[in-house]
Amino acid sequence: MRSIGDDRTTRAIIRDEALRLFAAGGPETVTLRQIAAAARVSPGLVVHHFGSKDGLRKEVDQHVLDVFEAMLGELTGEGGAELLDPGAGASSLSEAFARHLPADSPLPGYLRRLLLSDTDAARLLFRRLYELSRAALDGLVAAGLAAPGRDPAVRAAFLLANDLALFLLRDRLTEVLGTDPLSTDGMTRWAPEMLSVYAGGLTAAPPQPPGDAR
Amino acid sequence: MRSIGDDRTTRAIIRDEALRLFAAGGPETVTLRQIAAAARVSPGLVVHHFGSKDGLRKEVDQHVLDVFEAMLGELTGEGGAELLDPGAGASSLSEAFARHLPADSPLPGYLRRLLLSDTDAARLLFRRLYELSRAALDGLVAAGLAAPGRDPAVRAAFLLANDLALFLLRDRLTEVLGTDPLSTDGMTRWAPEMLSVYAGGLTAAPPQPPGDAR
DNA sequence: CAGAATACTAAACAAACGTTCAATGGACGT
DNA sequence: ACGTCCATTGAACGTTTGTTTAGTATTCTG
Repeated sequence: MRSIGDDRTTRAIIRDEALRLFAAGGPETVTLRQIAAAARVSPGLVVHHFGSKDGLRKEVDQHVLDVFEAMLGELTGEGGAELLDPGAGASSLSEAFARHLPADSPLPGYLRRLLLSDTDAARLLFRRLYELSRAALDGLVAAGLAAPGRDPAVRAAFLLANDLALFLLRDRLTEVLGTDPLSTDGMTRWAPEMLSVYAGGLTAAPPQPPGDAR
Repeated sequence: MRSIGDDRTTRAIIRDEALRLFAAGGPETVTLRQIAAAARVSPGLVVHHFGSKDGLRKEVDQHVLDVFEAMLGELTGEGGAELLDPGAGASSLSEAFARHLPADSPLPGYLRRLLLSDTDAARLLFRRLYELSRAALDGLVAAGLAAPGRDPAVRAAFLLANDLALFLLRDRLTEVLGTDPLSTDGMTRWAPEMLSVYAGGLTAAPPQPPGDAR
């Protein structure tokens, strides 16, 4: 897929194409020959660069985690514990993702598979997210924006799971809602509803627009 | 795996073993020979009974959906829209699941894979669940237990996604919490936290136990 | 510019895959 | 008892899989 102006090395092209195909169908369903064809190289070259298919998979895994970690660094660097903060700009992991990634990025799909796979990488990633969620909840509590609840560990897990659900069920939600909840449009529908429940529960009346004369 | 007292037909045994293996690793990673070995039959017999591996997969799919639908029928039959009702016995789909299925049932795992797969069965199942969620929300609104929110479609989707998150992330949550949230013990930790947020948002003080003198 | 290292391809490899097929054995109706 | 059906097996089939190998370009290095 190397077009004019594409200065990636062949190795990077193979990695990126593998990432794209893995995200779509999972590493098991994708063959080395498919990857080689997508990158317009011979199957042998893939092995030459990555040792084996599993070596390629591991490198793609690491690459995705690196990109993700870099994005996380940007977010927490921007302004402390604004993650999961209803008042701040990015009100959820999913929203931060949607903002920092192109709409057609294979990364969300890949992370979805990674997160649900029974691997150490998945366990590590989730634990990382969980600790982030706990820290965010602690921040909210300190700021008086939330109560720790009876079981803070469960509350943080609850918030994280809800956040990730958007991610995992993205395609299904897009079908029933008619809007991709991870797109800009979808976020403007999803976020207020989510924040409303988090702010006052299911029974709370929706906040009236300031100019409403009724 | 046919032991004494096992009156299942060989056909049913193969189906059940396939279900178990599919749930664990996905249909693509499981070979006909593995299924045959688990059921203690020859690979040829599997094809003889189900036509092909894909035929077996389809039959397992349908079987799982049938069992699931039967369980759903029991639930909605018990007492109207008690699903998602914070006051009723079963406060969520996940809890209902946990109550009606043995702890080591492969069905949750299989449904997880099915729900995330890009198939018509997945779309149909999710749409079914979504409409159930909408009906449940309508019931709550009619009973004065919830507000429809600004965008009822999104609110129902939000509640459903949160519910399913428990399902999809079960293993990961078990790791960080030390308790399987779909077990009886896990539910007693998870449900109160979830209901507390749904009742009054994140800021609400946890309901004090009646006899608390503080 | 020579030589060494690296990038890359085409062809072949053994293993494993889903599937087919002929043969066997027992169960059942007649 | 006989013939028919169905369950079941073991061995084979062709295909596809990941990988290896030998050989050819290309690029780097001194």
